Amino acid sequence: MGRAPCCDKANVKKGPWAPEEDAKLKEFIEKYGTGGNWIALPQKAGLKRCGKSCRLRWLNYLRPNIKHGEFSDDEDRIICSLYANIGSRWSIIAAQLPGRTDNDIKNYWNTKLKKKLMGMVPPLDQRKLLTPFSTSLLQTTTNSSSSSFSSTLSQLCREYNVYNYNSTTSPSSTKSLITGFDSIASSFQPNLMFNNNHNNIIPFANNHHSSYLQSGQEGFNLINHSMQFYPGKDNMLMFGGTDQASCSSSDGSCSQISYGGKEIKQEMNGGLQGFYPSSTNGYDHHQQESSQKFMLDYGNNNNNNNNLQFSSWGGPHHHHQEVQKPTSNGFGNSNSSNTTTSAQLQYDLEEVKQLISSNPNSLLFNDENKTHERAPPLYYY
DNA sequence: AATTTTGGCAACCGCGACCGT
DNA sequence: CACGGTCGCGGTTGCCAAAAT
Repeated sequence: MGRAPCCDKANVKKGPWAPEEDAKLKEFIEKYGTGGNWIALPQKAGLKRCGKSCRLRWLNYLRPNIKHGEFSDDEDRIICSLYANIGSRWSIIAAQLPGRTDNDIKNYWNTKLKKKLMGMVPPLDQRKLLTPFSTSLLQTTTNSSSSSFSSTLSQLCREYNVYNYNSTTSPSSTKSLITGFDSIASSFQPNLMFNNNHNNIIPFANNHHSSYLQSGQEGFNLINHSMQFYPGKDNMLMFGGTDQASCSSSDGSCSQISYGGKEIKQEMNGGLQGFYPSSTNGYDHHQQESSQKFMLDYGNNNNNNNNLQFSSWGGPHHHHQEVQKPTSNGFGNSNSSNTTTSAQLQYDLEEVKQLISSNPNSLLFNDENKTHERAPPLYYY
């Protein structure tokens, strides 16, 4: 026995909505609301439509403050970040972009953004010119079939130093690129780090926790200075202009995924020693040539604020938490970043390679890992 | 200019999760 | 706890317009 239809299929209209239908639906909902029952709504509103169709029309088109038209670079960034972290969970992604609907974002991704990103993957012969960081990763990626987009995206992200941290292991070495994350990892696994010079948010997500690291003036950057593509400023992945306002959730306009802010604070306080502050904004093209070192950078530091600012949303109010930047870099070097203009520190290639290759499998860049659980509850502020 | 192909987008559909009884 | 109704998500379809041939 099949499932009972949600409405009388024979007597409902399908296809594009007429302006009169739109007006009817809009008027009804503005007057009476949805009543929490979409199935019954069309009849009450005098519409020969399925309740689901009404719901969709309202959510995707008629409800107030729907944003149509071009997506901004910041929106691109957020979509890419989240897609890389959580896959095609469009409703969650949409929740981070006020005025955008999941359908909109899904269509945008499928028709434009995906292609845009694909176009950024350098040709194979050029990839060989990339850093050892990249090439070491490519050893695990180029030989395998890249038939699915997710693997291509995964590769793309790797090449652009979009850093997928998938560690459940304890730090093997203090000279670890990911030392700073190791103590965070158990509850808090950053899977992607985009340039964060412009108050962008950096999403973090794993199966258990989702939150955002948000920068003020400060932020993380993981920079590969030998990257030969899109080297604007110190962006890892550029989407054009950089001056637009980003979707900063601190203005309350965005909904946020809320989990475990306390945990983040505790863990972050103890776990940042692997990161290096830098007040430089520079992209050192000369370093492209050597291609043997890697750098972590706190980003576009035009001030001497030596704190990283984290925002977490663990309850009805969100809290900004400030975490001290490390004063030691964990590599045996002292860090005098407070006043320097450039405290870029470099990492031994082999160590990086080792670390990366010990983590060959990306958890969340792979659609196969997508859970079919319903999205976690979102808290709107 | 006519036809075909492609791209973009709105809408549909099926299914799993949620919720009330 | 079980069940049925409803919601919401994400994949897919289909239409239309623009671009290409």
